[in-house]
Amino acid sequence: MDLAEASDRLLVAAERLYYSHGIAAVGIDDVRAEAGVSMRRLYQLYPSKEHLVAAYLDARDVRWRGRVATHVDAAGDDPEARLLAVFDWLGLWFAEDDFRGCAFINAFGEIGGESPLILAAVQRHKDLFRDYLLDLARAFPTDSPDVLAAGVTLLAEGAMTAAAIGTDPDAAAHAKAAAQVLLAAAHRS
Amino acid sequence: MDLAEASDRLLVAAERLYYSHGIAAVGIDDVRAEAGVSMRRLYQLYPSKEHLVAAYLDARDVRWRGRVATHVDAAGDDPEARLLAVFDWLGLWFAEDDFRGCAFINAFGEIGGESPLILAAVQRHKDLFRDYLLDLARAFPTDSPDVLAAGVTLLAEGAMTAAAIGTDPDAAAHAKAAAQVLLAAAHRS
DNA sequence: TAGTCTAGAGAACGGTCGTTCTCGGTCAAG
DNA sequence: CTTGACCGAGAACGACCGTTCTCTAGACTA
Repeated sequence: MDLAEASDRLLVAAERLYYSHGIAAVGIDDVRAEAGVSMRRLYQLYPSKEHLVAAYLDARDVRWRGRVATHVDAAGDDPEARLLAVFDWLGLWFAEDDFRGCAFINAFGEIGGESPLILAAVQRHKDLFRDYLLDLARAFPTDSPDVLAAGVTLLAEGAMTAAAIGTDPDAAAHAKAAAQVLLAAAHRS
Repeated sequence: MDLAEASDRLLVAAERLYYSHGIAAVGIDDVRAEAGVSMRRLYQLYPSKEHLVAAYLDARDVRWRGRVATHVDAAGDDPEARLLAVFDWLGLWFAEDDFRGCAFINAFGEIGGESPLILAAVQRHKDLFRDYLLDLARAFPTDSPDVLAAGVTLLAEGAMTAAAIGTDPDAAAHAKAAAQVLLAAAHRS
């Protein structure tokens, strides 16, 4: 097994274990065992657990945003339909068996600002997501895409936490309905 | 020192330490030392760390909702002003030096569903907060206070996580602006 | 005053975990 | 064939932490 394959297997195992059980609850050896990689290789690739976690978050960020974008693209070209498709996708995501909330919000809750490496990965992800929503908002006929994007972003974030904690089973639908109101109000008259 | 005072001091220390450093990062002995309480007393009052954490969350829930309600009441009787006052208070909270996000979202991220006791405390808090917003929405002249409350709740939750992670320095203002749009759209014509 | 109960201080225990070290084997170069 | 570099497997180490136990001193009671 070469370095690239070992790295892939580690990240796959890390994502499965860290996401479903939390970062602190999963030991380095659990990830190593599930990946079938030796300790030597692991520490060669990632010199500490912190590095492994940051790499897991970066990998998940790419996959997660890719899934959103795929669903949005399938919604066609209409800017309103594309923005609302984000919330439809959130609904599908929330309904998945292994849904356990936003991995990045969870990671922040666990590590907080104690690790600059992980905090940076979390912020990077959230920034990229917000930038993506801003792009979608810019395609919409409005005079203030920034304000629209800010509102839509907050609704999406709120839906993620509400769905994770389990206080609002229809969080995605509620967020979509509110987003529709924001879109209607922002529409250039 | 009697049991009541020991319990008070433990909860004060627990809130300060758990909120600012996270639950996993703070040992039982740290809380005990800061409270100036013996191990014996601590385990007499709270038979495990899990119980202590749940008690900390419950105590924080009461204080936190009390602070919101105080600020809302100071805004007067107008239903719209009262609902918007929630977001003004969020802005004040976010600006506090020791702000580190929503303690309950953080706790959920740390412990997830692994502890039914703590999960229940988190859900209780979120339910009570949403019920409070629903009460405020019911005072507003709208035909669908539930929908309005759901949207406002998601905006508030989203603002908390965005402010905590630090991706939106004006999260409270953005959430307030979006809430105003929802209020205007929900207003009975 | 003698006996008993209680509480505080903190040591001890058992387990976990991140990280490093050791050992034995394998393979390639000379 | 010999040597040496590398690697996987897993033991070992050191630190931490939740929980329990021990010891001692003081307070209350008969």
